[in-house]
Amino acid sequence: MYKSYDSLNLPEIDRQILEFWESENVFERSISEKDANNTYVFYEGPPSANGKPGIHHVMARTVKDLFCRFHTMQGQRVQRKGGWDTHGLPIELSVEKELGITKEDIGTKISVDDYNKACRETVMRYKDMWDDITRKMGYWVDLENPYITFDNNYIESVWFLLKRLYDKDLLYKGYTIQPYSPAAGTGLSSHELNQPGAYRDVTDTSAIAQFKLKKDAASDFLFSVTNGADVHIIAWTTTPWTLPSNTALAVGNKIDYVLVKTFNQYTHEPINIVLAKALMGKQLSGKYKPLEEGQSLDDYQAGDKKIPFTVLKELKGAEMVGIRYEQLLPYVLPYENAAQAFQVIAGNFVTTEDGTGIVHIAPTFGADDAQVGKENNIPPMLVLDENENPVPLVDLQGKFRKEVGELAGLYVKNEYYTEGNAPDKSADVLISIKLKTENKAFKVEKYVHSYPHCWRTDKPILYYPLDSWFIKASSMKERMFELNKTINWKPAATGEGRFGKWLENLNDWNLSRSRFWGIPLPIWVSEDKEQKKCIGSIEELGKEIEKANAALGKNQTVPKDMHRPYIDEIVLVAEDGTPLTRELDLIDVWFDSGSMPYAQWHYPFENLDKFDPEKKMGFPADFIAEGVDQTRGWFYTLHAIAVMAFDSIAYKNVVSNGLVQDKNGQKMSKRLGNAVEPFETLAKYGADATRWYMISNAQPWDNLKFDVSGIDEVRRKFFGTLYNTYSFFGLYANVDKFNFSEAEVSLADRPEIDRWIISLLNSLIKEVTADYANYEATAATRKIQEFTDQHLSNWYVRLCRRRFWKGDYSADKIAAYQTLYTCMVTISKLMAPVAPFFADWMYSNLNTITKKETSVSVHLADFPTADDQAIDKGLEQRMDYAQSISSLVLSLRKKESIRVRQPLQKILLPVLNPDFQTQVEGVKDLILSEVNVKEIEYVTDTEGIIKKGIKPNFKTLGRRMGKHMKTVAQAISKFGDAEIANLERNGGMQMVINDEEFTLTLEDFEITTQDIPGWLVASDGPLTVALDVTLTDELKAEGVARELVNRIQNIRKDQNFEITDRILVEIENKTEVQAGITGFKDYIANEVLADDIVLVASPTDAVAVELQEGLALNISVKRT
RNA sequence: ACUGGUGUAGCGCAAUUGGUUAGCGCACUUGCCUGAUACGUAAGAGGUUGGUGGUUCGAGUCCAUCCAUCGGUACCA
Repeated sequence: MYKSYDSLNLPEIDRQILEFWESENVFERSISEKDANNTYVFYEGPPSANGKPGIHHVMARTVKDLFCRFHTMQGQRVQRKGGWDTHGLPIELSVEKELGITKEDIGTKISVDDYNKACRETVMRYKDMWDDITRKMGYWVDLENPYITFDNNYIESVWFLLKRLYDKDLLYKGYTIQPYSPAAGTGLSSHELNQPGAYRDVTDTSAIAQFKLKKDAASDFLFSVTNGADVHIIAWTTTPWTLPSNTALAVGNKIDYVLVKTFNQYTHEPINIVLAKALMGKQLSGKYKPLEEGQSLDDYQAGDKKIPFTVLKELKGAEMVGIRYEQLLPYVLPYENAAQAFQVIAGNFVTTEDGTGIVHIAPTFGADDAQVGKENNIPPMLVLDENENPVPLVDLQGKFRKEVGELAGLYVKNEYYTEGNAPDKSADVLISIKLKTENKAFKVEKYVHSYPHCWRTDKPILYYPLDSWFIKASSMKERMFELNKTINWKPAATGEGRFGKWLENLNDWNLSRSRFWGIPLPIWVSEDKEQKKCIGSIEELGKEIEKANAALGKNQTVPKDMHRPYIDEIVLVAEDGTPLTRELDLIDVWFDSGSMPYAQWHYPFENLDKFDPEKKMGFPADFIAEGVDQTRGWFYTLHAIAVMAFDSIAYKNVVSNGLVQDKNGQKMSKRLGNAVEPFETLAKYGADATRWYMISNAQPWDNLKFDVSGIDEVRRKFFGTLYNTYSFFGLYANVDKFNFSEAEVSLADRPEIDRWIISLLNSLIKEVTADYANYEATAATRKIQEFTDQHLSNWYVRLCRRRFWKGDYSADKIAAYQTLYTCMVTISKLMAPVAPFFADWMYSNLNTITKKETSVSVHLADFPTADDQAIDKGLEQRMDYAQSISSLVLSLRKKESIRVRQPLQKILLPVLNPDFQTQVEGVKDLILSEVNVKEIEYVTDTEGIIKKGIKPNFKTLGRRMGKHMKTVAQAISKFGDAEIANLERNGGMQMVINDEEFTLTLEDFEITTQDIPGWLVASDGPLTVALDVTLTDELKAEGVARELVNRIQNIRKDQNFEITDRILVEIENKTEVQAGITGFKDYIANEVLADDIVLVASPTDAVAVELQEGLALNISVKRT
C-alpha cells in the first residue's frame, strides 16, 4: 500500500527523512558510491562558530548544497569537508569583553597562554547550534572531520604557503598608514575607530599655504601670463604639522582652475595664485573683492580694507600635472628619490567642496596621500634614523624629529603633552606664523571638523606609517585580473565589476596583526633586521631549532602548540651565528581562510593522493558559494593565494548570493528585532519550503526580502499541490493495487494526453538540467513548479481523473498510472537538489511499493536524462490549442450564463490552416468533455462567413522595411476581406512603397479570425471560437441529469458515504425533472453508484436541494 | 563623495534580449467547476514600466542625465 496521510506536514517529513538518512548513511554513500575519478570539487567556506547562525546562513548554504547535490546526482563524487574559522579579532574582542580586560592587559594581568586558552574555548561556543542548523536545513557537509584553522596541521600548511610566497620574494616588511595613538603607543584597527564617540568635533588651526612654482617648460604657460612674476599654487590643510612632510600637490584633471593676481593679506606683497575656479567665491571673499572697472591693481596700498584681485587665466587641472614647485619648508629632503618630490600630480579624490581644489600631499601621514604618492612615484618624506632605518619626521611618541629645525622635539598636537605642560603655541600655530612671515601663507583660520580620537586615551589619533609585513599582491595584479576572466561568476557583474575593478586597483596585502590569537608569522629576524628566515614546516622548524641549540647552547624543543606565546620563545640562528627572534605579528585571519583548499588536506604533508594543486588534483574547485560580502574577503583571498602560489585560479564557478533582508527591505538586526530566527522558521515551515522559497522567489544574487508568507505560499502552491497529486495517485493506486508490475505501456499505445505530459516532462528535464548546470537554480525551480502546478495537477490529473476511478483495471488505466507515476518520480529527482526532504519522501513512498528504482534514496539516484524521442513539440502545441479553445468556450458560457453542466450541441472553429484542423482533431475529445459540448464543426471555406483581421509581423517586416514600416503598417491595417483572401490564395503579395517594390510572404502577416457574424464568438490571438447556444429538449434533459448527479454526489459527500458505497435514490416527482430521469437514468445511476433511481411523490428522509434557479427538489439517498 | 546592483499593479516576481493589447502568483470583487486539491477557472478592478531627454519605423529593454533604494569603498585636504 502507498502510504496515505491526513495532511501535508513538512516538518514531520523533515524528521522522518533525517532519521532515514542517518540510519542508511545516505550522505556518506552519496559520496563513497561515486567514481573517485569523476570528481566535482567543492570548497566550504568556514563559518566562525562564536556567533549564532542566522537565516542568511540558511540561504548561503542552500545555494552550496543544491549544486553539490545536483552534481552528485550527475554521478560525480562531491567531497564536502566542513570547516571552522577560529582566529581573528572578533573572537579576541569578545574574549576581552568577557574577561573585562583590554589589549594592554594581555601579557600583564593575564598571560598570553591563559588568554589564548580562553579564545580557544570561546571559539567553538556555538558549534552545537551550527551542527544542528546544518542538519535541520538538510545541508550535507562532512561535520565529522572538519578542518579547524587553529590545528597545528592547518597552521603548518599555512606556513608552507607563506614560505612559498616568501621564496617568490612576495613577502616584505613595509610601511602602511594606519590610525595610530601616540599616547597609547599602538595602532588602532578600523574596528576600534568605529567605536561610538571616536569621532569628535575639534577646532584646529587650518592653513592655506602658498607653494611657489619653479619656472620650467611645464610651467612656462603660467609665467608667460604673469610676465615672469612668481606663481603660487595654494593648498589647504587642517594639519599644518604635516606641511614639513609635504612632497606633492594633487589637482583634479577635469577641474577648472584660475590664475589670480592679487596681494597677500599678511605681507601685502603682490601674488599670483592658482586655485579652483569653483572655490574663488569661498577663498576670495571677505577682505578680497574683484577688481572694479577703471581701477588698477597698482592702486592697492598695504592697509587698505579691501584687497582687489583679477583673474589672469583659466586652466584645467590636467595642464598643471608635472609642474615642479619649491619645497615649502625645506628642513630636510626625502632619503631616497628626492628628485621626484615636489611636483603636481593628478588625484581622482580631489573635489571642489572645500579648501582650494588643490590637495597637499604628505604620504607619511595619510592613507590617500601614500597611495597617490606611490602611484605617481612621489617619495614619502622619510629620513634615515640612527640605525639607517627610514622613519617619518614625527616619531612614535608624536614628536618632531631632530631634522625639523626649530620644531624638533615638539609634540605635533598640544593634546599629547601631559597636563599643564603644553606650550602656548602649538606646532600648528608655530608653523602657521612661520608661513605668514615668509609669504607662504595665503590664509590661516580656525576650523571645526570631526576628527577621530583614541577610545582609550581620549587623545586625537594620527595617521601614521607603521611597520607591517606585506604580501606584494600588487605585483601580481595583472595576472590575477587575467585569471579572473576565466572564472564563471554568478552574477557576472560581481566578477567583472566589483571584483575585477578591485583587482585592477589592488594594494599590497597587509598581513600583520599585532594580536595574540592567530597564526604566528613564521619569520625570524636578526636584531639589525639584516638577516631573515622564513619557516615552512614543523620539520624545518625542528631542524632550525637544533641548529640554534648547537650554535647558542640552548635547549629548545619544537612547541606542542604553534600559537603564541610558545612560538615566540624560540630563538633561531642565522648562517653566520646571529640569533634570530620571531617577528611578533600574527597573520591576517583572511589568509587562514584563503589557505583552506590546501590546509584542509594538510598539503603538502599528507593526502597527496587526493589533493595536489601542482597536478590539478582536487584543485581548483569546480564550485564555491558565499555571500556577496565575501567578494573582497574569502573570494579574494582564495584567488590571490592560488594565483601567487600556484599561478592558478582557485575556483571555476562562484555564486555570490545577496543579502537576506526583512520583508520591508531593511537590514535584519537584533537591535531592530526584525531578525528571523532560523530554527523557528525551519520548525514551522520545514526546510524544503524555506529552501524552495529562497531559491525560487528571486535570483540568489539579488537581495532577498524575506517574508514568511512567501514560504507559506510555496508550501501551499507547490508542495501542497504535489502532495495532493501524490495522495490522489495513492488513493486509487491502492484500490487498483497498481505497483508497476506490468510492462511499461509503449508510448505509442498511450493516449494523446499521456504522450503530451510525458513530452512536457522530457522538455522539462532538458531545461532543468541545463539550468542547474549553469547555476541558474531559480529558473529551474520555477519551471518545476510551473510543470507540477499548471500542467501535471491542473490539466493532466484533472482531465484524467475518470481514468483512475472509472472502469476496470484496463490497459488505459495502467497507462494512466504509469504516466502519473513516471511524472512524480521524475519530479522528485528534479526537485531533490533544492527540496531534499520532500523529494526523498515522495521518491521513497513510491519506490517502496514499485521497486522500480535501484536506489534506496533519491539522492543516490541518477539525475534523469531527457528522451528526445518522447518530446513532441507538435503535441505540446496541440494541447495548448485545447487549453485556449476550452478557455474561450468557458468564457462564452459565462457571458451567456449557461453553466458548464448544461451540455451544448456544437462549437464552430474557423480553420487557420489545414495543419490546424489536424492538430485540433487530436485533442478534440479533451476539449469536448472539458467544455461539455457534443461536437466541433470546422469552418474551412471562410470567405464571407468569417471576418478576418490582419496585422503586420513587425519582427520579420520591420527589419526589411526600416523606416517605411509605419507606412506599411498603415496600408496593411486598411486591408479588407478581399485583400486578405487574395493574400492567402497567392501566399504573398507585392507591395510598392515610395517607388520601392517589396515581396511579402504569408510569414510577414498575422492573420486572425475575429468574428463569425450571427454567432456568439470569442477570440484570443489567432484563435476564434463560436458557440451554438441553442437548447433542444434533449440537451435540456441531459442538463437536468447532470445537475442531479451533482446534487446526489453532494449528498453522498455530506453524509460521509464511502466512495464505493451503493445507494438507492428517490427523487420528488416534478415535471421539470422527468425528462432528465427517463432519458438518462442509467447514466445517473452509473455516475452515483445507484442501484435504482425512482420518482416518488414525497421521498422519505429527503434533502431539499435547488436544482435550478427557483426549482426546489427533495431527494433521498440511502445506502443499500 | 566615488562605485556596483535594483526600480514594472498594494506585495513578490516575468517579459523569447529592440518587435507593437506589458504577463504570472498573492491579496481584492462577482460568478462557475470539483468525490484529489482553501485547487482550478471566468469576468472585473488595479500600470504614464522611477522622472526627463535622446537613438530608432518601433524602447520596459539601448544611450545620457537626474531621483529613490540596497550594497561596497572612502571619509579626506
